[in-house]
Amino acid sequence: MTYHHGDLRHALEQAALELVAERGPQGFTMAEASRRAGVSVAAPFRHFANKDALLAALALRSYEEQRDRFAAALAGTDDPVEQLARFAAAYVRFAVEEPALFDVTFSAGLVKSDHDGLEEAGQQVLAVLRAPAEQLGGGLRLIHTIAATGHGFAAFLREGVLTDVEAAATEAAAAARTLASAR
Amino acid sequence: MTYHHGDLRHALEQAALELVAERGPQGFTMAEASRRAGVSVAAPFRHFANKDALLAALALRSYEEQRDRFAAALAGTDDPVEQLARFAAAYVRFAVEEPALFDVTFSAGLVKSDHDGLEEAGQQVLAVLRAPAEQLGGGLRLIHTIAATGHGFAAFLREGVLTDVEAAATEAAAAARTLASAR
DNA sequence: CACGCGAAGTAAGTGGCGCTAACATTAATC
DNA sequence: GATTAATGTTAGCGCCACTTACTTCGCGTG
Repeated sequence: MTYHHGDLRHALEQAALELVAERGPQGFTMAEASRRAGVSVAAPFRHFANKDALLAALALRSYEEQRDRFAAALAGTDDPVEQLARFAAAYVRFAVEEPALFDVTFSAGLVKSDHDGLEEAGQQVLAVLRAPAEQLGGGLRLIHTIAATGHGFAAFLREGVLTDVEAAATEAAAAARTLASAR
Repeated sequence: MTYHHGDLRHALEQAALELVAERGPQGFTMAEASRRAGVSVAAPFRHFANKDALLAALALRSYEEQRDRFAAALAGTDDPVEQLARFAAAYVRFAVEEPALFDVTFSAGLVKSDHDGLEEAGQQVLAVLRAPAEQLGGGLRLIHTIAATGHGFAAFLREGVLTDVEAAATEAAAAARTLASAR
């Protein structure tokens, strides 16, 4: 055992992510994350100003992961309507496959403007839809409508209002197609 | 000052609601609610098993308020498509006009199945849409699609992704019309 | 290559919180 | 009017976020 951990910052993020996955965003504590990283409870504050800063770091990772996934989902087709549909389905699946990452962006009570880069990273997720939206003669409004629909289905799944993931993904995609075509 | 408060249960709910409004669901504490009700920090536990139980009581009130508001919003017209559109707009407005009540149902980290009546009350909100959905030949799937879209816009407003309330309400209503007509 | 400085850890302590237990006071009931 | 149940209080436990002061160690410089 070395006195210095080596990569505590990353280890804490990992532990925090597991904790959020196990107990939800509220169940995560700095103290428990410290224990899992094998370090004193004061150590994390060398790397994160406070608890929210750690959560914000996770949220940042989440947004990047979302951007990558959604971009990949769009890459399979050139049809802009289909791209929007795939985005919606991918959004829904992300919420279920990575609940901890999803929750950290929407259920952790973070104020985006309090953490540098968060706002921007969040916008970049939706920026993925700019090209197809423009091809359809739509702008931000169309993007927001599609994203809102995807988000609604995702939130309902996480809340337990809906339970069938594939049905929700299919339905979200269908709604996106309808909304994208109606113009 | 009497030793017995008289209606502490209700006073605590009120204080809790104000706290959630001021500081968000995470910022609410039993201790602070006690202080505002002018009572010792242990007193609330005579009326609520734990913190979550108090939040659940608020969530229940929120669902009832939603049901009433949405039912009233539908009453203005007989056209089922228009009814769904008005629901979506009303949903968006509710999230902004009563952020504390809205947040308590979606951002408080409550597990619905842990609190009697919550699940049921939540379903009754969407039950408002049964009649118009059936008139359109749609069922639960249509209801969920409309509600998901409204919820997405509402969540985006609360997150700061969107800022213009009326624009969002209008857009949600338009999306609902499109989705309801496309069948 | 010593060394000294800054980065990264620890221990101890503060104040707040959720919650429980034991006791006090009031309201309700027979 | 006495008993009892409901509803308060005080005191205290354990956990948490965060701070301060001290320690250890890696690294860049003379």
